[in-house]
Amino acid sequence: MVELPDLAVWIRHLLRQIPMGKVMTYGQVARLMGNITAARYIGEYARRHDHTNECPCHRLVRQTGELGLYVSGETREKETRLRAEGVIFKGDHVDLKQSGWQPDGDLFNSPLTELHEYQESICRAVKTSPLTGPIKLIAGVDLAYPKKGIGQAACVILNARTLKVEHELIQRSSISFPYISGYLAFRELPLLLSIWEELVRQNIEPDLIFVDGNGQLHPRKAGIASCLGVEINKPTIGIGKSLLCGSVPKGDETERPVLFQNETIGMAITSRRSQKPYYVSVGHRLTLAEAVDWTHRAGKQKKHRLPEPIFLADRLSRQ
DNA sequence: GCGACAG
DNA sequence: ATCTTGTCGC
Repeated sequence: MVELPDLAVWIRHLLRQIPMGKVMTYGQVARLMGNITAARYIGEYARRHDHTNECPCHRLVRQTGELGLYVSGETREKETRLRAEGVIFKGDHVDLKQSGWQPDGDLFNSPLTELHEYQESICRAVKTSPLTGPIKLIAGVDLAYPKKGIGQAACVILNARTLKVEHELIQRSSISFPYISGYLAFRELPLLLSIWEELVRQNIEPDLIFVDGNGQLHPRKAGIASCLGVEINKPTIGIGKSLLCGSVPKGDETERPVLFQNETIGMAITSRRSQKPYYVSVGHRLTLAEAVDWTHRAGKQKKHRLPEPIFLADRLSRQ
């Protein structure tokens, strides 16, 4: 795994550069960080970070000039502070033409751009050749968040033929990296790797792992299932409960391809249990057809919408 | 106004 | 992901 940047420290550093009387938009900050998709995280940061009275977070606003939420969701104090600093308003909106600000040059590194390099290396390392060797044990892994900043990972090991549960494992740890769409692995992979180490210590090695989250079904073809598979060199399957990227042709087929940039990166599966599909993709070391096939085998009881290993890991992680 | 985003 | 009451369906 790569060294994780401290995004909160990075934002704090940037905020200190915004001159009094000026503002930046959430999206501008996100772009500087390396990806516009982080804009929601910036907005989230604006209202939930460790705030002090000297904190200049009121200088973050929406692209429209609307103020957006201030610490703890309030807005009045934000407007008061901005007006006191001389920020120009048009009605209740900030006039971005006059009061918008951008740092000049590239004085800032882009922490997410560095993470893209890791994702590209994962993408290159993924193998989509057929499974080798027998599949006797399968696993499902997932995380829950029992408290803010604390993650709990669960791993359920099943007999691949009977689907009987043979082992259960839980591990808890603090989580510092935020959730940003497209960067889930940097939030959840460390704990998954840690639980994997514990499996190895106990001499339990599943032959195939279902991961709650996508594999190749990812804007850079490097979702968390692929990251885990490459890191531990095991076959993995990604299972997403909603669509991250790409498009699915309309129709009533139970299996429909997920198309992205002219290739099939996953399969939308509609089990008879629910109208809402879930999305299967290759994590590592198997073909998409095999991933779909194993997903069906692992859901043969048809008791739940999702394959059994994912359903069980999800439930266990919340305990 | 909408699109528009795993967990 | 989490926050939450009743409610619908098997």
